[in-house]
Amino acid sequence: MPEGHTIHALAARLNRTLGGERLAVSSPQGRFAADAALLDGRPLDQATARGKHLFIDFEDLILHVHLGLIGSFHVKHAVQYDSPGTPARLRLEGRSHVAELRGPMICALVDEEDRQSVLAKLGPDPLHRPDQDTGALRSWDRIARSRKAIADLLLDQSVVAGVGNVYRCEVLFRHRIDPFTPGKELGRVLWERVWNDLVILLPLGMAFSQILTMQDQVDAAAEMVADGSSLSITEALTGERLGDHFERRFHTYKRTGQPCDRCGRIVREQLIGGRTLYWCPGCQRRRRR
DNA sequence: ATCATATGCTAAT
DNA sequence: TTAGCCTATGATA
Repeated sequence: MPEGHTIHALAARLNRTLGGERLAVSSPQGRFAADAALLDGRPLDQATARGKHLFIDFEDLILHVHLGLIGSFHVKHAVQYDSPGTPARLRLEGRSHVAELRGPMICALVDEEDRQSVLAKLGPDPLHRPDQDTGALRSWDRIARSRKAIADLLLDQSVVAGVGNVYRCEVLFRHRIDPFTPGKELGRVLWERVWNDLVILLPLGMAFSQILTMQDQVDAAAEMVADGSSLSITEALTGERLGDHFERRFHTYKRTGQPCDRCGRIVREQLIGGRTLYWCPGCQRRRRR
């Protein structure tokens, strides 16, 4: 679940459901018990997301969370006592809602200096407003200098922050880019198209709590956001969309062996940088810029 | 019951 | 490049 859109939706939801309240903080699982005690009874001032990192400010204390591959951070109504399976690493309880963190890669108290050093290592985030206009150029700076494959660079959080394996595979397909194209051979104009697409796709993913990359779904979702017809303000801002979702459909992600929906060639997979890349060898060919 | 896999990332080799 | 970490889930036995 966790690419950038998930973390941004989570930050917004934490602010909406627990923001400003003094919380009962605990570590049912025990591994975070000492730090949880320090947070207990403090007000949650602000939750902030950048890329896949989440920072929660409790007055002068900062909680740094990264979900990694399998982490989850569920926010639910306090009346629903049913805690699933294993005890949570961290539990935040407010008047109306409870948030439970499980399996995070990072859950630690940090200071402002630590936070800044994390942020300094991140590339532009398509979900961070100030980055949206300048991000194409900043990331291009890195890409244009690299001989690494663009598929590799897209997962490098210091190049672009927040993109994970699904968005990388799908956005490369959407622009018919050969994943193995070296960064320096991609071309600035093509990269700008990719960046601008990410600036549209990630916020939609955040609003709908779902990665949407099929154009018909992207169009439908964008229209819902634009006219606000079936999407409440809250949903648009926090990704708090219970119930109906779009059908789960992708161009290449996890479609190995199936025919490409555009050209019919068989979708392939290959490990690159320890992650499974999915792509269509027909649509995604090397091209001259 | 057991195994493989997962929308991440780091440290060790 | 690989091992390791953290947990949930779906496939396989």
